[in-house]
Amino acid sequence: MKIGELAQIAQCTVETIRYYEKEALLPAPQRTAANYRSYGQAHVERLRFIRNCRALDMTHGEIRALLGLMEKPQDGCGAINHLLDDHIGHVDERIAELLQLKQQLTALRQQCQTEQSTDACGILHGLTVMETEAKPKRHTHLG
Amino acid sequence: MKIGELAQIAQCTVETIRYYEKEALLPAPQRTAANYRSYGQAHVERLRFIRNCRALDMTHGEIRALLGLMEKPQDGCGAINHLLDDHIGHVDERIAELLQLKQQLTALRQQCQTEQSTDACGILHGLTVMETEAKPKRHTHLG
DNA sequence: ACTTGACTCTATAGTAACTTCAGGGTGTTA
DNA sequence: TAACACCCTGAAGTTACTATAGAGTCAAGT
Repeated sequence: MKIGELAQIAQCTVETIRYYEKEALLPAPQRTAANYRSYGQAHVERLRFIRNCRALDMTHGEIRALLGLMEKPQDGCGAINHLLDDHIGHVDERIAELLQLKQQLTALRQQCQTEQSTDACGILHGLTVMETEAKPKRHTHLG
Repeated sequence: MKIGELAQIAQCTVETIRYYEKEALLPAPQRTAANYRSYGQAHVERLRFIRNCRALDMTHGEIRALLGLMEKPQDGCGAINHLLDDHIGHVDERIAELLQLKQQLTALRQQCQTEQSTDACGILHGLTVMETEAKPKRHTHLG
């Protein structure tokens, strides 16, 4: 099948597919006489795997690691479990960060309920006097 | 004061400060005879404001908007409230996404509790057969 | 045969908010 | 005068794509 068809099956754009090929996540397929990429069932499965990982917010690095582990069945899936546990940890961390953020934002928002001059706006005041915290080093890639 | 001192006060790097200047978030300061940037109290406050906004995960666009509104006190702070409400909305949205993500990841993780060959690994199987969903368009910049 | 339209190709640049690097100048201390 | 910490500029790298330009391919319609 051609790249457009594959894109439709995998719910992504053709540009994304070409990008994955350049990134070596997806192996380069055969070409037709007209130099069109020609995909088979193996490509469909591999791309679906990648897209599913991305839907779970894994990085290309994590996906590459999983794909590598997949090729060595004898190594067992301990490493896979580990990778997934780590990733769940990232998600947990980010959720905690965002909850704290929301609390700060909500507190800030409380400081101005009225339509006054911005000179007296409690929000602007809060943003100016707040103790700036050094951004904690991210252990996660989740924004 | 010189850039290094300012960076320490504001808990950021000197590169970040120079970047903000290039982005016009922070006004260009005076220079010493040796062409070193020379900052005053106004810069400290402005930079703290920016860093506090960033600590709350606002984009440069949102910060620029706030800084603009700050200069027009007579416009009142309705727009500021609105901007903050929107931002809180973004955070809420992202939290909801991540909670759903975590559920999916946890379910996936359940599929392999043992140390078996990866051929039989339920996680890899799950990632291959999962229904790929088209990524919903983001309304938020929070990753 | 010719044209239109939908598809494909490559290569390059843009996105956000920085970080890193290369190559050089300044200022204080020993 | 040499070492060392600090400052300067400009360009490139980061992530996972998205967008654009310019050109080739193919099937259907006139």
